[in-house]
Parts: sequence; C-alpha cells; structure tokens
Amino acid sequence: MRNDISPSTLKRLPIYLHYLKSIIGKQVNVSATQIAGALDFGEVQVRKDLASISCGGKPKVGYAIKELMKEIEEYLGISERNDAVIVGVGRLGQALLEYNGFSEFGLTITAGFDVREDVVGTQVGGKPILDASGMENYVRENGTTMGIVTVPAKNAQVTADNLVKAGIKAIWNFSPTHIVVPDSVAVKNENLAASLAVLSKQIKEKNKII
Amino acid sequence: MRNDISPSTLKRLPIYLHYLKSIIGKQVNVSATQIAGALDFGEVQVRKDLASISCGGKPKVGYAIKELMKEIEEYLGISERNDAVIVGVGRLGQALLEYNGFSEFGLTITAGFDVREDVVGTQVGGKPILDASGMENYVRENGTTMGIVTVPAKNAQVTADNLVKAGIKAIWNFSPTHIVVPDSVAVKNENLAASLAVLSKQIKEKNKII
DNA sequence: GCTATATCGATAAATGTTTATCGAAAAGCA
DNA sequence: TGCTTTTCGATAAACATTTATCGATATAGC
Repeated sequence: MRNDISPSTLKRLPIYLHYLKSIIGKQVNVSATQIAGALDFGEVQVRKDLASISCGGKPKVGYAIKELMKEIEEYLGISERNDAVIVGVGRLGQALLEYNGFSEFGLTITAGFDVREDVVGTQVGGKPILDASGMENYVRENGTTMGIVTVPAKNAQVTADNLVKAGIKAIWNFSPTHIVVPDSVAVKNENLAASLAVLSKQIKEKNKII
Repeated sequence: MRNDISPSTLKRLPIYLHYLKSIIGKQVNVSATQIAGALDFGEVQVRKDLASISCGGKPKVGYAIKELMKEIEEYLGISERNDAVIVGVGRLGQALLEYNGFSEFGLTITAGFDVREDVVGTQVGGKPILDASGMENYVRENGTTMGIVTVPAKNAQVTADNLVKAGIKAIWNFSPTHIVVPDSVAVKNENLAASLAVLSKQIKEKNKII
C-alpha cells in the first residue's frame, strides 16, 4: 500500500477489478499471466501494477482473487463514498443518472439539475430532477463533492464556475469543451473527440499496413 | 507533417482545434502562450505539439489560426470520412446518435441497431434504428468502418465479435467492460470507471493537503 | 526428497513524455 | 538604425512508463 502509484497504473486498476469480478467464483487464485492474457496487457505490467497495491502473490499460484479485489477496492477509496449531482439532464445526463455502475466505485448520484421546465420535477433513475437555480444551495447544504457537467458546450464553463462557487471539490466534464477551474478543484474533462482522434489515427495506420 | 506524433500529442490536437474554432473571427494569429493560458497547458508543450504538425509560427506573432486549423484537421484525417453504426440504442446510444459533434471530426453515424422491438423502426437524431439481426449485412453492404458499442456489459464482447465478423475496422466501446479484438481491428475502450478512479484519487489528495 | 515448472518480484534497460533553457527572428518604437 | 520585447524552435535535462531479464520461491510430480 505505498502511496506513489502512477496515473497510468491507477487507470488500469478498475479494469483489473472488473475482470476479477468476472472470474471470482470460478477460481480462487489468478496469475498475472492469466490477467494479462485476458485483457491484452503485458504480463510484467500487470505484475508491476499489482505489486504497487497488493501484499503479494505466490510463485506458481498467483494472487488470491478475494484479497486482491479487497486491496484494489480499498486503494480506489471505494469505502470513502462521494456524492455527486448531474447538471444538464439531456440524453447523456439521463444515461448517467440511470447507470448505476458508479456506486461500485463509491459514487452516488443524488440529483439532477436542469433549466428545462419539462424535465424539472420528474425523476430519472429514481433521482429527482430539480431546477438549476437551486443547484448552488443544494450542493452547499448537502456537502456534495462532485459535479457532473452534461450541459451544452456553451454553458459548460459557467456551470463549472457555479459549482465551484457552491464549494464543489471535483468536476467531471462531459460537455464537448475544455473547462478550467481553480487549483483547489479537481477536474476531469471527458474528451470524446480526443478518443475519436486516436481511433481515427489507428484506422489510418491499419489501412496503410494492409 | 511528420508521421511520428506521440499519442499524448494526438490526444491534445482536438482540444487545440476546438479552442481555435472558438477564437477564429476574433483574431488572425494566436501565440502558444495564449493557447497555453486558455487551456491550462504548459507553454512549451503547446509549442512542441504544434511544431509536430504545423509548418511553423512566426516569432512575436504566433501562428496563423486558419492555417493551423487546416493543418490539424488534415492531420486528424477529417477529410477522410468514416461511417459508423451504433449498436445498443439505450440512453447512451441515443445521446450519441443525437450528438452531431462527431461530424466535425469526420465521423458520420448512419444507423442504430437494437433488439428491443419498441425502438426498432423509430428514428433518433434523424437516423434509423434497425433490428440487430440485420447488423452484419448492413455493415458489409455499406462498408461501415466503425462500430460504436453501447450495449449492456454482458453483451459487449459478443457484439464486438459480430462486428468483427462483419468486417468492421474499428470498435469504440462504451459499455463498462473491456473487450478484446483481433490485431487487425482498432479498438478504444471508453472507460468511465477509470476516469472516475483518477478523479476520486484527486479528491482524496486535495483533502489531504488542505 | 529431488527436480522441473510456473510464477513472482526486483533490477536494469529502453522508450516516451514533460519541462527547462537559450539563441534567434520578427515587430514595435525611440 | 539600434534597442527592447515577444515568441518561436531546438536542444538538453528531468521525469515517467513500459518492456526485458533474471534469480528466487512455492507447488506438483516423480
């Protein structure tokens, strides 16, 4: 349990966790070789990643799945739960409200906010959709940690600014624009265009080779 | 226009492009300093990124916005258009069908596929939703390059396999599971859990410091 | 008990990415 | 014209990540 895990490793931990969940019940132990094979990663990389959070595996046997899962979950802070609100209840916002896979990682979405009268007052995924004007108060009163931004691009920065004013600690931005926040706030710009760029480039390359 | 651009740079190019679009009309030239300031990147990094695709900026003036945009667009292969289908027309699939920001990056979504009778036959974002059983034929006949996977996790790998069988060149996987495909196919697993992990970790860190 | 094998963990090498530094070039101005 | 400022682009240094190699160890079979 060192504290110096690289961002790259960190990004892979949830992937390992997901895989472990899919095989628990079928086996007791798992080797780095097996994980690497299933996920198409390097064997050494897996071992190195796991070494940084795990108390260790046994030669010839591998890692105890249950323990390993517990260690990853603990490291990812799944015990420390965070509350989030979603600002912008369009299709994407709705999709995120309905998806309950985040609770697996300690995140609970408590409410959605929007300005459109036809959605305010409804429920999506069992969570209330409230008027955007009440967002700041809600965040302040409930001590909400995270704001998920799914508004149109042109409103994203303003929305983020409001969340920051309300004392949010982290912003997860899904709107197709880059937002900037003070240093005290964590931000992750979910950038579909960037992924697409990488993928397009790969297509180009593969075409060239063949 | 070298051909050896790093993945990290590649991921930033769409961000630059987006920013350039937002300031074109307001100015003719832009400096790396300005871009870096607006996007909260390092000044040198911006210059290095741009150097790898651009024919160059002028000291004291910066880069000609129009040219720079053209160069980025060309590099990203926005001229070479790709067709895509979406498999799985739930909320997320619908959100992606309605979002028309991808065309900006050369991607056209032509149809959606699902098994649920209540959506088959409808239109979302002006695109037809067809029965999943016809997916392979559709892809083969239209020479569709990319499959966007937004089915539930447990169906993701099967869906991917079918797409591969149909001759797809790239898979963009939004379902919360890791899928594996042959080497000949490009794949990008869009991993929300990974992003969330990184963000949660950041929150933890910030809490510690304060 | 001994040997063969799978697997771990550590160390080292290779590779990739970011950051710092500096000279040079273009523009503005006295 | 010559000086100052801004900014570029190149080079080098620092840092991070991935990949390769190898000895050590636990298990299984003989």
